[in-house]
Amino acid sequence: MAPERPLPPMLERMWGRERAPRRGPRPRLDLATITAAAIEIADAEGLAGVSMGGVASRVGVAATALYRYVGSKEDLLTSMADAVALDPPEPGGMPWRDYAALWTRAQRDLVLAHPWVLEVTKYAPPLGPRRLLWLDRLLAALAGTGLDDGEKINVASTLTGYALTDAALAHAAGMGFEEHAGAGLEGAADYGELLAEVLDPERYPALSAAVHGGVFRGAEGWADDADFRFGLDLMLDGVEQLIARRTSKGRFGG
Amino acid sequence: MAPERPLPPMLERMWGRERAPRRGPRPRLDLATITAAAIEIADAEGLAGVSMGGVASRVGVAATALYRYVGSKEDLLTSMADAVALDPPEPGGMPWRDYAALWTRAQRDLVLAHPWVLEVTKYAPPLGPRRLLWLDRLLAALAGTGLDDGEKINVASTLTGYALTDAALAHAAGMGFEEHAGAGLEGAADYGELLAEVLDPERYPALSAAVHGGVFRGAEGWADDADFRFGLDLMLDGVEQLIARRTSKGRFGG
DNA sequence: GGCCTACTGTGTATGGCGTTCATAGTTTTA
DNA sequence: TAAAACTATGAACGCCATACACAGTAGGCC
Repeated sequence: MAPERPLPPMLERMWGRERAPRRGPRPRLDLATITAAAIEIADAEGLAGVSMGGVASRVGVAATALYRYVGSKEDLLTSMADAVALDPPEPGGMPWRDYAALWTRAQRDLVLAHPWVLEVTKYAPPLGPRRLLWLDRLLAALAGTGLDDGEKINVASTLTGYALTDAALAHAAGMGFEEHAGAGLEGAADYGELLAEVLDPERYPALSAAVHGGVFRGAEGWADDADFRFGLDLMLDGVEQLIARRTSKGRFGG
Repeated sequence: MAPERPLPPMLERMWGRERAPRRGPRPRLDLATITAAAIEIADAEGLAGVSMGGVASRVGVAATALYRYVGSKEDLLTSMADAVALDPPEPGGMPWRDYAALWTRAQRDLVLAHPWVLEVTKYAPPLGPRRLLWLDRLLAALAGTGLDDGEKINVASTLTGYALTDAALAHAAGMGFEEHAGAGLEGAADYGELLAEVLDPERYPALSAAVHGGVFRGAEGWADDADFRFGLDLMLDGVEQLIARRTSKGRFGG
């Protein structure tokens, strides 16, 4: 609880701990403004469209002025990744499983709304105020389950990871494999055709069988909502089983 | 089964479908050589160290010569991501659950051995020969379970996603939050201290409680093997439950 | 055998990027 | 009013991916 230990500068700024007394001219900007501008660009043009110059001109300063606030572009991206995370859903006394499902889905939707997050996120432990708020809420919702704190955190990591990877898949599907658009690859069906074209049944027996059996012919395509729920239920079933084990066995040690 | 439909050029190359007859001078290189060189650099210096010029000089040509083989740097990265995936473990008639665990762990280890994969992977459906071989093997291992092909693929996606995100977490932990190394952030314990420093217990009640309860004080730290197994078992428990449901209920329709 | 032609590697050039640094300007403190 | 602390600027640097025109090479064809 030692108060005010020095943090990495970007964290200080993200948590709004700026040293108060200033002598020179008032800063014209702040981190939030810059971050918001960068996010607007990323939403509109993708992450590739985000350059220091572009962000700067959008907030009306020269490119190099940003370095009074961010230290590096990396820092800016970090700040963006935290800032997109609006407040997590509130658990209104709902059962843990319902909230966990809601929470995971909300994360997925968040990523889908800002796909560039996928290119930014390092999947590292959260350090920003908003992402930590999400974590807090899930821990709270798991309070009555009998899991210990470490387990709760592990559950949170696992669910977050799932939200991310599923969103990535759904995004790739939604884009219609845009990278390979030249060959007219536009959905699961095309993916299936492509695999059929390319796979040697001797070397890929199980996969070829599945492809020719028509796994990828479903019109809904890929990574649709049903697929999301499938994986989610898989994991929540696992959590439920763990909880059942904990409560039936009682607790030994700690 | 229409044979030899044209594919995106990079895929043609990755699958070794080059048009045979050539007229000019023998190419001095091939995609595999270039990819291998790029991987060596990435392993040694990280992905940031991989530049077209660097790769080119390592294989002994001018920078622009690479464009006879790759079309763009993006293409090269794609090729790298597939090429690091060595052959998947062979299921020697082992139970599906054992193989799935082995398979997932192998993927995780693979990423940890080449952390730059995390920056490259788009988490998009696999198109390269090696990654598809991994998929094939898991499908094969799930053959006797009664799951349908779509479910098997979903399980594979979920497990792959878990391997990736867990590896990312483990990598971040192993690096000791190197990005913030300035503040001496070197492990779970430091992470806990940092959170304690920064969190307002009113706004983050559950998380603060966990932190002060010492969740992050374990010396093993973060994302160790136990944590990996925890999440893995969660998911495999879920799969097992699904399989049990399938086999007990019998199958209706298709 | 000799020419054509398709193909490969090179050199040069371009435009964009993140970032550094010295400088000029502005506001508070003394 | 003078000094000090801080802010924004503009020019410059080095790096990078990539486009393009060119030169060299080797098989196909007469």
